[in-house]
Amino acid sequence: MSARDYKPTLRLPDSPFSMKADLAKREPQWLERWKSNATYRAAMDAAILPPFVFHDGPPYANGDMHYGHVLNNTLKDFVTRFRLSVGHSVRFVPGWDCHGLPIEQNIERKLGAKKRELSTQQLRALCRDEAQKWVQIQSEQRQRIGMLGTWDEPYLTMQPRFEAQVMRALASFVDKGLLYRGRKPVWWSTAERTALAESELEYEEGHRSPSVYVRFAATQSAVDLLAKRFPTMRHSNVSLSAVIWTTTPWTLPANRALAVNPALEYVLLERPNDAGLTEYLLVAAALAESFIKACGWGAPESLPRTMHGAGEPLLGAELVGLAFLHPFESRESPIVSADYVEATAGTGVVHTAPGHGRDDYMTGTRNGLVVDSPVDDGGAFTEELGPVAQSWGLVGKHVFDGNPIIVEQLAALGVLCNRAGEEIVHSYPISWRSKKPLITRATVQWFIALDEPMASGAHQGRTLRDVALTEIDRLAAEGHAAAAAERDACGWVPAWGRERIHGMIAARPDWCISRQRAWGLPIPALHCVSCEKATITRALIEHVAAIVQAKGADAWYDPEVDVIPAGFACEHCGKSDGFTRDQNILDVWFESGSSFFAVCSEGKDLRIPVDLYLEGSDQHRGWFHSSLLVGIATLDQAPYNTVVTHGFVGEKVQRTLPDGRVKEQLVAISKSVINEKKSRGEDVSVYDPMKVIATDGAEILRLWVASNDFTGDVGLSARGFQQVREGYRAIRNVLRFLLQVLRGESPTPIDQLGHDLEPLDRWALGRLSALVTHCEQSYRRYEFRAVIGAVTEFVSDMSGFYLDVSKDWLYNDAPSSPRVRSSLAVIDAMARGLAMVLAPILPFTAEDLWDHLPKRTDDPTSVHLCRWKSLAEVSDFDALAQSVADIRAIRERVQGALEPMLQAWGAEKSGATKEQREPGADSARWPESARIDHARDVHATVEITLDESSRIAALGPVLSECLLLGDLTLRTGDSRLPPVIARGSTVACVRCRRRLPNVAASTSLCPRCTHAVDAWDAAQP
RNA sequence: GGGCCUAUAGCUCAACCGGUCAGAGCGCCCGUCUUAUAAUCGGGAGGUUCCGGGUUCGGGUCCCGGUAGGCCUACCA
Repeated sequence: MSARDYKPTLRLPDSPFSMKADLAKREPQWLERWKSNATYRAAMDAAILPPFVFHDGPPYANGDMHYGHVLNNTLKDFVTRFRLSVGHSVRFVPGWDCHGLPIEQNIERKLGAKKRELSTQQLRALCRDEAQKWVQIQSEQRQRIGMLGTWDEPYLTMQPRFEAQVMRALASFVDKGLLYRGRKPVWWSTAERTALAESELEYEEGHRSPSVYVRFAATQSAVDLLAKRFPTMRHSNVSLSAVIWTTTPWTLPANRALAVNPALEYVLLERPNDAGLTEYLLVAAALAESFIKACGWGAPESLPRTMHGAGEPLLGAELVGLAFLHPFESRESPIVSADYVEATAGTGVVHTAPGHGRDDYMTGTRNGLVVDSPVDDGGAFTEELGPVAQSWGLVGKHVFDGNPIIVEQLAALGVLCNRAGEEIVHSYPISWRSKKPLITRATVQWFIALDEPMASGAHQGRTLRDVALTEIDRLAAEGHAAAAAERDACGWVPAWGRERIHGMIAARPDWCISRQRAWGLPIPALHCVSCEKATITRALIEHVAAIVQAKGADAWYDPEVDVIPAGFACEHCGKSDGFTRDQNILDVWFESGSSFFAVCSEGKDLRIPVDLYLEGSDQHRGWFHSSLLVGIATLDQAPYNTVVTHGFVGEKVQRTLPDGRVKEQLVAISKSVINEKKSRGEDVSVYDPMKVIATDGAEILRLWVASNDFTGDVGLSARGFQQVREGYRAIRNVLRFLLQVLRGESPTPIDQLGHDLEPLDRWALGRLSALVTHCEQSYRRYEFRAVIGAVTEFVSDMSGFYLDVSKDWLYNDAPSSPRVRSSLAVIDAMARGLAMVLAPILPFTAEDLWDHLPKRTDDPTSVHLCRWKSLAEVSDFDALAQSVADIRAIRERVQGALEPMLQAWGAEKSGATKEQREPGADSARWPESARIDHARDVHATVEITLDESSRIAALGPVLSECLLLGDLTLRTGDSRLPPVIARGSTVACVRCRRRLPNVAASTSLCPRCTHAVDAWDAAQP
């Protein structure tokens, strides 16, 4: 008689949800579906809470999406989706920064010489097209990673409406009396012919500059004073000079003073000069030796004698006011005092050209020095040079070409101490775009004053800097209060953001907001032809803003458009005709800093101040910083409530230190690095995010972001991605199993099942409930890593314990069995809970899960329309958790005893043929009773304590299932005694394969299976 | 040079106010089921918590000093 095949009577896992995610192919289909169903719009419309205003920091519209964007955009989308799901309306308006140097230079490079033939308007049109092109490309790339946003209505800094609003933001600075025009040294790029902002500088290591030591001869009065302090000094036939060191000889024509540190000691060096006479050189005592070496005077015949002041050392303070002579022009350079002079390099006497250095400028202002800067936009010397310098033919020469000429002339004049042509290697500022060295040059620029009392507004009388610092601290305080009260994170996230931006605001100079370029927003000021002064007023700005709003900023460059409002007059001379338009454009940071004002000040679901900014930590100096200043001008407060920052993406590279330790270094993913790898034949696919999307899917990138701690640096590696893929599979596999067990059937919802839930299911439900709560808190604190961590842990726990254990009845019981219905209700809740919790991070997978989930009538069509719902707590969860913990402890004891037997029999078995493995086969060395293939074959006898016994009572009925055993005998006694493991002596049920005492001889079925088969048979037609 | 930050198993991360043998997932090694199989389940190996001091009954956790790394910045004349 052949045994019946009971397999069809089992409730085995079954679902079309495939393990193969095929994300790269299927993600675009979901995107298309969400688009055509207007899912995002529907989610916003369903909002029940006030809007959550999340303002996008505009990426620069130039180049493809890189990993920095991936990190930033993905984090942003986690927030948008979570906030939507809890019921806020989140209108995320994606933006782009469109103006500025990089785009203008791209165009110029393409144009080459043709550039000169174009008008400003034509050039701007080309730039506009270029920016638009990249906006389009980046928009598609940002959407492809699953980012929600109003992509059909983005904001662009080159939109007329935006431009007009930026101008109005500028008017707020005018109102407060903070905008001024001044002549100040700024970093200047002679290649781009423009001033650069601090954020546009880079530093080049290993830059070579000339190094010159130059004599400034003393006037008679200086000689007289020094003679008093140095009694041994000779008076006749001597020369006396102060010596400076500089690496920018080209600034010497603009020298106006010599700076010394008042607290530093100075000495005279006595040596025979080249003409055989005695010369005295004034330098700082601490630097005398290095100076002598630098000049090559170390040889005995020329070694100078150091003279100290008689009695008391000669301090810099005593030198202040002494006059020395400019080395070639006929004028004096007085000695002035400056604290920043150090005894670390040079001579301790510092060449001061107020037109060519920020410190020099401040020193100059304090001492009433002339600020001259005889250099034009392109870096060529002008006729403002003194007569001697002009006679050297410097006019029209670039300053860096002027360097060798000046050095040569200094040598000819005999004022050079070291040899002409000597250089030093140091780091030097270069332009971020052209990589050409920069100069400091005094130019007329527009500035925003940080230390002027404000003329109007809520903070009238206080300075911009002061109010900004107060606002920074206010946000920090709110953040701390929220953390203490366990509310949603706000303020600076992470909290050290406060230190960063505070330090930067405290130390920054006035904000230079003008640039001398074409591709940007013009500064709407008018210059009076008769008095040559500039006027900018709110009325003028409002007038121009209205024109710009209607016609775009190009109108400023159109002579046909009248930009002068009625009744306009020069503020300085009162004339009402004869004006020219200012040719400066605004710093792009001013534009982006005004974006909250331009984008969020009006419109449905928008409001200022906004709730959230989320960008890389470089924006503490960039966007957060400029937005704060504009916020104070326009709103009298910070424009945001919360600022979240993330770190940077780089490849982790191992490096061996000299002491043998191995350290990791983060290397930016640059094109040159990738090409180098390519040439070595390495796999570089991981370095291009769009390529990763094309092969693995955006979901993998998103999970990668969520798996890393974004507050620091995020390392990128092929191995790291492999790990993320594995992590994804682990989650997906459990999701699949949940669906398989449900088999498309819709179980009774848990809230309707109530107390009919079995204890083990109540435990699992309690775990789920805790997971949902924990994830919600983590999302509210921007701790996405904790969400994934908790989900991974949960999923692994369910897979390894709860689901594994439940299989016994899920597979074998009759479908109507109460414990099957109980488990399915919880498994259904679990699938739904995981879909909800994962949706913000893995929107595609969550939707995939949702698509396959047995639906109820009130279920929305998309998981992204589901409202976040926390689950009721399980009242007896703590007791259940204790039971489960006890059971798992017992299980470990059993496993500990069982494992060696399984391993031994396994090893034996693998060495045997199939026939030898059959029960009763003679050749097998092991007795049948010792052959244990599986825990299910085992009858275990375990001793437990009385306490354990009472604590596990609730789960008593399913104890042997929880231990995954065939049969179990528990005895109260000494829990330290090892469990007794034996092959179950009884017959195994052919259907559920467990060795149980009462298996029917006729059918070889246990009672449970008999019942299940009967029920199955009865249900057959 | 300055400011801010970071440093825990091969990898990615945990560890509440300082307090039980520093945990998890992945990877690795051994074994297993064939009723989750592009799976599952069991077991195992892996850590001087960067280094050195200090405070403390007790330090991964606090303080000081180094080292390495990151971002930002600078008056290297």
